Amino acid sequence: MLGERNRKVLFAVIQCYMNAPGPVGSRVVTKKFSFGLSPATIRNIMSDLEEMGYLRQPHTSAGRIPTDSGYRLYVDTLITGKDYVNDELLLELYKRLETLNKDINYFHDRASKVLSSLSNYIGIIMSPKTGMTTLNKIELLKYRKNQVAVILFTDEAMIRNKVVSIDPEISQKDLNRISGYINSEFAGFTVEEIRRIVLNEMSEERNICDSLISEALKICRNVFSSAEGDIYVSGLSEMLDLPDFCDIDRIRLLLKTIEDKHLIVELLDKISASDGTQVFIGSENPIDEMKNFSMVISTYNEGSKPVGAIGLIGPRRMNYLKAISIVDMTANYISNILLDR
Amino acid sequence: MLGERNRKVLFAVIQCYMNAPGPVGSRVVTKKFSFGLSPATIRNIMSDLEEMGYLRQPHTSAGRIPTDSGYRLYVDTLITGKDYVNDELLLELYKRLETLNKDINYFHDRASKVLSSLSNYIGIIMSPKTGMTTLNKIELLKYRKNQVAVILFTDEAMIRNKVVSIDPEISQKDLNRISGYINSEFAGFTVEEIRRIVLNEMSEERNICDSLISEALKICRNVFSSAEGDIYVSGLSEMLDLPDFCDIDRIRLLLKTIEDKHLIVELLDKISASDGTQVFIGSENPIDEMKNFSMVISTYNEGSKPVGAIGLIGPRRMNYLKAISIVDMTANYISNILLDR
DNA sequence: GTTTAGCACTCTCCATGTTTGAGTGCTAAT
DNA sequence: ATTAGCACTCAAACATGGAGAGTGCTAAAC
Repeated sequence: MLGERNRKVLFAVIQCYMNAPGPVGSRVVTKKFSFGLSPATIRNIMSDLEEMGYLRQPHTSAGRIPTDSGYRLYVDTLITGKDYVNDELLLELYKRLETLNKDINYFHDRASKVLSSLSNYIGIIMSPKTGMTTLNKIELLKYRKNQVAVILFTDEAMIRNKVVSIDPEISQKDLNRISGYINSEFAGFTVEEIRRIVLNEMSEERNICDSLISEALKICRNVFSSAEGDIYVSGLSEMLDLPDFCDIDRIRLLLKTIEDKHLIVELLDKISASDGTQVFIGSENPIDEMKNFSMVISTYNEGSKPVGAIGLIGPRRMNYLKAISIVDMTANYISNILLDR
Repeated sequence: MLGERNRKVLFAVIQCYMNAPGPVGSRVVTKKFSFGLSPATIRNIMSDLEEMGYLRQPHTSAGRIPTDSGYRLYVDTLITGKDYVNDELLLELYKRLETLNKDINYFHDRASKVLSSLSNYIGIIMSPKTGMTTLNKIELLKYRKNQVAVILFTDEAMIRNKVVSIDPEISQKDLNRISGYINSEFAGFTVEEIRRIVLNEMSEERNICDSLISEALKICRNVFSSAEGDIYVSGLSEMLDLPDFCDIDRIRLLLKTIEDKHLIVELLDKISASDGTQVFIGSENPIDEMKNFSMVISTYNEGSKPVGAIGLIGPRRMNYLKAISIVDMTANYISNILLDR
């Protein structure tokens, strides 16, 4: 069991390490925090903390660095404590979030910038995976010869469009009938559900008597093919200013992972199922390539259904309090925007 | 005046430097190329080339490195020579470009990936600046209370949508009349032109007698506000594998510039006016932050009008022949796709 | 006159010592 | 239980010294 004093020392080490990378020694701790204890005593305590697995020494005769379990303890305390970060940050955050409201069209872009610029970490935001969104209405507009523009209105306050090529030309009038059919059959279902239904219908091959319906199904199959959620990333360059990134290979690995996208999309997607803000510290990170980083992730909702995810990626020694506050509040804010519309 | 032999030596140095960074010495040149000359003679020639400003020495007793003017000479020769790169590359390029055709919706994303993965440099592609595109048709669809989805069909085979809030609710029927009005008035104009016209009309304040038209103008002003062209970047991580990027500050600077976007958008935008493939070598680069890199840029057209730009960003010692070939062909390919549709 | 061999010289790079300073662990005193 | 003192350790910074690659120059060869 961890005594109150030991815990305070652990958190002190974490504080120091947050401000500057590199092992933190006993003297520094006594100077920055007034425990009323001498360095020697602190040393003993730190030695104990190391035995318990909360701290580690990169090498003999160096200071200590918090381990992932040390951070875990810290973060758990933070979360149950509910101490939010200072008011200035919150004010600044609100000021920036307000601009989100102005033009919902670019809100992904904006939101990721807000996340990153305020935290100096990498901000990511995942638009709803198309499969998860609910179809509100569909419109088919003839575009050019053999091409139809499909406008997808979703419940999630988003519009997607896609151009579909069709083989025999169809008149706008017929297109209207088709969209009418799709709307009456499928409105209210999620895209993923529609996809499954359509595939079933088609395999049973019985509806082909009505050529319009068969055409409608063809279009559906094309439009409702599962598409990956898109992610928006920003703040890479700010992040490189942190002293942690003196190592070039780390940058490389990080960039590759982020550019690859699908690993992150997968993760965020999994997260979307659950609720609330989650923190992955170093080795806890489900993505192998990210085991040198920490992530703070949350979901944003439409009503009560989570439809997208936002998050921050930072160094393991990131300012968790700040990061959690930012992510948490931004997620809530976005949820509110979506609700009010 | 530069003799034939000297020129050959210069190009030889460029070749060597392309394959591996670091000064190239006289011995290496004689070994890799059979000039039938001894290192000593090559040294003399290189010394002459240095005097002429085509080569430079990082320090005494090191080999030579091509200067920007050296590269300029080389590239100019390439371009007038029209020797394209080998057939394998072209085949590979065509194979990848084919997939562009399949789904025009994601073609930006795809095209930038093709550019970067084939060259190992950074691929960029700029979608047409909205202002430059020509309005083909507009559709207004009622979305929610007080919200209208505006679907913009452009001549450039692209569809854009935007959600606009309007104050007094308008029925779909009226929306149809409005879109009919806009279509009849403005189809065929570029977005920028429309914007200017609308601003004029509004300032004259005389049309407000017809409230529908005034409403139409309001929507126009909102929709046709000039929006920046979007750029898609890919290949950052591959680029980092090049030995040139041992220096962390270069990476930082490059990333910042790219993430900033607007400098690049501006440049590409200026380029769009002119035609053909352009090469910026090192210090020739109009963007200060990029004076350590080279760019190969071209435009793609809809018919004869340039509507977007693509390009490659690489180290100064990039393989210009390959880069120019890739950019050139990709631009042509895209132009053809847009034409055939 | 052009080309080349030979040689002295220069400069980077790498590996190897050396020093310095921060920090610990232990022991003995408080 | 805490602390002062001291010996010990290790990384990072700095210095030293070839080794190697490459040049420039000169004098000889073609």
